[in-house]
Amino acid sequence: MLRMTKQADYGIVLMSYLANQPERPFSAPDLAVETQLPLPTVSKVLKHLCREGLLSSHRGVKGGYSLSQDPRQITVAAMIAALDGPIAFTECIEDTPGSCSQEDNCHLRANWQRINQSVTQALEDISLFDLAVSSRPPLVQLGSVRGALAN
Amino acid sequence: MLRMTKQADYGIVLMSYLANQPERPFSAPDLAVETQLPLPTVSKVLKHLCREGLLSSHRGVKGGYSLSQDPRQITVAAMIAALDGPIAFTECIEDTPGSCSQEDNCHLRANWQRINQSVTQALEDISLFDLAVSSRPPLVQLGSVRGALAN
DNA sequence: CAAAAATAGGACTCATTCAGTCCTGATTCA
DNA sequence: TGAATCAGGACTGAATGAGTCCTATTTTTG
Repeated sequence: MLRMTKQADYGIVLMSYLANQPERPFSAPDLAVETQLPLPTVSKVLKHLCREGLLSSHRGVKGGYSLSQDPRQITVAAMIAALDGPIAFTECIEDTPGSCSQEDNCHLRANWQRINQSVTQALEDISLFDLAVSSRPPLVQLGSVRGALAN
Repeated sequence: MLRMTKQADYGIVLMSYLANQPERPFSAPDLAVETQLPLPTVSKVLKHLCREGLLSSHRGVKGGYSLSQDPRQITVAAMIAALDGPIAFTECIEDTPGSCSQEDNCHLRANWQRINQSVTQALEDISLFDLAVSSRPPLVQLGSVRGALAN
């Protein structure tokens, strides 16, 4: 175990796709087709990412979603946090004070924060750009692709 | 989110306690009292840790549990893996081939493995000894405690 | 040898959370 | 004005986690 949710998984797949096609926005139906993921769920995830500020949306007939920042500045940690909430290995890291019966005599808390920090750091060290570059599928029309990527 | 289960949480609390009292084994009821955790759950977790080889058990009237290895050699990663299963951020890391509909054209898999490896490494870099040392509560009888810790 | 105390293993229930779908409204463009 | 799209939330069913309990088996002690 120790797994992130499918929402975060899907979200990163979608963001990676967008990072590889920066020239135009994509609608939810388009992205569902491209990623072979169910449309309602794709739609839900995109809306969520938009609300969290990682995507920009545009309504209307020619609307769709696009990245709101440079892929180099979006970390894996940020994407997971946007969809799954703050990265908190244990309850006591996230919850409001008083929720843990052992609060007064818990000497492990500082350690949890350390562990949490380690993991967060690991996830912050990887950007969407890193993911997208190596997930970019091999393409036939290399010429046009190179042109697109030059942006 | 991105949280380990309470089982793992409890397990680490229990292991930390044992690491600080290496001179003798403790029974499940004793540990439940000391850690202020519910006995049935404590018992379940201890059995689990024992089956996974992190604890040694001894049955009978004077029985109980004790660490089976030096705390320096037990990593946080190992304890979490023992109780929550292998650290696998996404399904596709853990599952049997064929379970992911996108297996053929998923270009993210290698990236997930990288991310997973980062996090695993972060958790392997912290030992039970590290946790126990800083979670050891301040004690009044410093003399006797020093003696016990000298083991 | 018998009783008590402890672990071993698993079955079981309940609550929570996740995954996924659907509906209604607001916005934009042709 | 109508079609396409996003926005937001309600809702259901499935999966999983948390926790309890019961019945062996083992070991020590009197």
